[in-house]
Amino acid sequence: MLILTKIITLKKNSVTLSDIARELHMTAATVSRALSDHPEISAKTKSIVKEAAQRLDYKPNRIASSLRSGKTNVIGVLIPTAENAFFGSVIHGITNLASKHGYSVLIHECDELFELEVKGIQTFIGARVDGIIASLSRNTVDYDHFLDVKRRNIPLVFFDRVPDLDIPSVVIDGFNGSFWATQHLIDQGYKRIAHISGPLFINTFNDRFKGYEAALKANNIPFESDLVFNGNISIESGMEGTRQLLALAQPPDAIFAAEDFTALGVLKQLKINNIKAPDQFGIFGFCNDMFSEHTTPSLSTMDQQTVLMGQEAFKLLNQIIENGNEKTSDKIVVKPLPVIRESSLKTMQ
Amino acid sequence: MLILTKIITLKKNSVTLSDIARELHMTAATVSRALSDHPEISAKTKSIVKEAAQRLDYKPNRIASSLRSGKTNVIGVLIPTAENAFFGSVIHGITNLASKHGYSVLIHECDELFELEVKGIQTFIGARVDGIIASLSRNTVDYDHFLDVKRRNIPLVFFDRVPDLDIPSVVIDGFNGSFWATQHLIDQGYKRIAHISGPLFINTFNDRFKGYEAALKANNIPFESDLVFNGNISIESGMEGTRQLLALAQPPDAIFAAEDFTALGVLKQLKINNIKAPDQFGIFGFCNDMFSEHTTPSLSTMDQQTVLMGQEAFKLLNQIIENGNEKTSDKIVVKPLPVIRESSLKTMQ
DNA sequence: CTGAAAGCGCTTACAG
DNA sequence: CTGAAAGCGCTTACAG
Repeated sequence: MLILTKIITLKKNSVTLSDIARELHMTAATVSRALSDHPEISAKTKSIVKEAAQRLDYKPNRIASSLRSGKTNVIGVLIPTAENAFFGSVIHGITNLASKHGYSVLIHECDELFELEVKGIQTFIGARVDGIIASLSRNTVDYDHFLDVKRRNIPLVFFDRVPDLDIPSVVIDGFNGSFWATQHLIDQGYKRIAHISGPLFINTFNDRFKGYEAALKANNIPFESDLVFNGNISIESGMEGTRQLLALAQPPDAIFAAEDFTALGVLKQLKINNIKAPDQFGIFGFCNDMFSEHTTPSLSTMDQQTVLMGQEAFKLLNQIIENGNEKTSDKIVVKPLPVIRESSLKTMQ
Repeated sequence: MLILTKIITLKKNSVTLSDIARELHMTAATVSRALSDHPEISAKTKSIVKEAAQRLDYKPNRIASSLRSGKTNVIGVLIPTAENAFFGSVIHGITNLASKHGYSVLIHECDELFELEVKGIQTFIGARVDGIIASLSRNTVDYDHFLDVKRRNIPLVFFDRVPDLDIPSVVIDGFNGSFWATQHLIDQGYKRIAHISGPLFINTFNDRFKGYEAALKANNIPFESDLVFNGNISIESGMEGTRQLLALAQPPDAIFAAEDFTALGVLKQLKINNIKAPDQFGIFGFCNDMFSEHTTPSLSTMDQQTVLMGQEAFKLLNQIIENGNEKTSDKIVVKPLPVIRESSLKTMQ
């Protein structure tokens, strides 16, 4: 009998409420209430219990309390990839705030693959997370898994790459940011401004294309479809686009690129062709990626305020968790900030 | 009574084993066994149960099974910051593999703050994670929280920034990598090679300093403490170090920098001083950061194989989780890969 | 102010 | 092959 007790004692590697209760000759209920500062427990009992909890190195089992309370204090964050400064930075914004509000963050990376995105959502549902923050994978066009989340009344917020659904989200103002960038190139005196886009079925890149188009229109510059190259978010497509645009009968003298890797590709191709930026050719990017500050010439770009974006996404989610009745129309638009560096400053040369 | 039932039905937003059991007039035990393909359940029952589970959109409550089984299938990953390509990339390596092995990843970022590091560990303990992968914050010198983890028999693996404890870990071979880089600069014909270090109390940067020192010795070049500047992992310290080194009576003609931001600072300062790299001055970094490929001249550096590092860390943890009896001596050393670019190729000019 | 009891949703040893 | 029962570690409505 003694041996049996010992084995049991050895087997469980953590102290429970009942262990404390037994030690103090009270019930687990009282211990529980004392530790959570229940108003009806006497100050004396509280101090005795807290002392014992500390002495026995008690750490509450959140799994058990989650099961009982129905709240896990965990949120799920679904991202296309962690190998990317953008998402890392958003994660930073989310986790910091989440942690302050008592939430832990379960992360799921889907490698830009639809199947892993679905798997991530299922994992989150299984883990009974209190809410989900997600950004779509590159190829996602089927939203059933997200509708499943809604059906289960799990609060859900999208950021950056958002689906065409009535679900709260945080996005960057790509339209106005791109309008601003294009206008800036015009103001600098560049005459023919081209655009290398990202995949246009993704909302973010479509917005940027539209902003470019609108800026031309606002300046009475005719839009020429020849001046738009459809890229795929890569250095290579920036280079390829530049080659094709330079081969036009009337080549451009500036390019607004949908994001910074593309802009970097433009820069590299111009060097190969011995065209000097910014005096002969203007470049403007979008994202303010890690490297953009350190190229030669340094890249003018729009900062996406990624940390702010993460924070806003969490705030929105938290609000929905707390108030329950979300307004599906909630759409937070983060303003991108222009970062003017060398690549677009013709007048400075 | 009917109304009450309805309210209850509405209130719980997910289907349980008992719901399925009631529907099929069997017990939850049978349903549980059928769904987990227990050998003693008849094929017929299994198919009936599985059909019903699918029809009712049943998703097992992992919280409940965790409480019962004592296994959460969650691992905790503690990182100094997510706003950094290095850790993002390691996370990528960890989560991918973890997901394949049925684990979810709880992430905790401590912003390089000791208190948040402790808080993260406590959160992980509370969440009863099956294991922890961690990298130390910049200022951590007190390891009580990790000893607490060991005391509770929670499998623990460190990566990159590891404490001076007998705990399994995955580290980069900074010594040999730095030896290699220094030797390369010597081979390129640079005569006086300086070093701008990171904080030397952190194991990783200390190793790199030692590798530099050893390479000099192996080539019968006397070590001069004047040629070592103590930096703090930043562009600014790269610039400041370069200024001070150039001001020496006998300035160096090459710098091996402890990491790429520092190397970038070197590059920037050389440009200011109108010293041409690589023909007049060699630069070698460490990390292969995002931007290193895109500077002018591009930076020679050591690739840390970050994804591999994350994968190895998970593999090691998983092995400890499965086999229980870890050998505390387990220390996996990842070989860094030289990435020779322009900044160190004197002979090419 | 504290206790006894029920229950969150699973899993599994014990019966039959 | 399936059921009845106990229990994982909490929390809380109900008593007293």
